[in-house]
Amino acid sequence: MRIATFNINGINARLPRLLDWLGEAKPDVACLQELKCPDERFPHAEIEAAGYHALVHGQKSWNGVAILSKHEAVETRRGLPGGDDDEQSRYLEAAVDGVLIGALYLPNGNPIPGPKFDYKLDWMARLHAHAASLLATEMPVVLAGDYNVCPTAEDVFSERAMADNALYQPESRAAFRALLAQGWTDAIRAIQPTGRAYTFWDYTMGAWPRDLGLRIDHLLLSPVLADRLVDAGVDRQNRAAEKASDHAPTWIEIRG
DNA sequence: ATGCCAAACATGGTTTGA
Repeated sequence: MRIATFNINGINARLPRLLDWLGEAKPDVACLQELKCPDERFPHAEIEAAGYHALVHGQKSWNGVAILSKHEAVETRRGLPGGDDDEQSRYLEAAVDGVLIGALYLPNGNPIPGPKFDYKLDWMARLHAHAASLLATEMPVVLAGDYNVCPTAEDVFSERAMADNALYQPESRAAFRALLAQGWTDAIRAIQPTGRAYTFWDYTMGAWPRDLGLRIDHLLLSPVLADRLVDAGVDRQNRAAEKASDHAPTWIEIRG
């Protein structure tokens, strides 16, 4: 079973690229972020024609997450607990083929300091609490998405360039480490413990041809799912395409 | 220190992204 996460950066602007990738990579489940469209403008017909069911938690202009699956998914949650006044569409959860899929788009948090960074840390605290409750179920769970956090120095092209960036602040990284300390496995690092595994390259600065990237898209596995991990990787070549997203799809292969 | 690119919304230029 293959589960992927892909920040699509505008699903309607990116639909040809998305359909190409689905046809090539054939993930069983694909978690999408930054749909940048309300539910009613989601391209349901094209996604269905490609062979996928879709659960959509959209929002006008910004954010928006979806779970695509070859087999039908059963939605279990929309939005993180504790966010009654949070109107941003950033979390969607569903069961597919016996695996619980948490699809997330963690806030960017720039600029720092400020309300956006406060919101990011608050959102991470809410994710921490919910992640603990998911682990307590002892189910196979993956929390997949754009975390907007570079966990270590190996995950940034330049520490100096990232010094004032919300994605690489000590607080952001500590919150990510705290998540791992609960018992989650960072799938990419379980397969490739060291070295570059970038998932994002800025549109500016010639970042892609110079390989000035960041690792910010992650799949965290609960213990029973980590035991089933066979492989993980980044579909880098997608970043080279015409009209590419600034993120590349990131995926895991699990037994069963 | 800033712009560099891209998308949405709008239809000129701002906001957001990371």
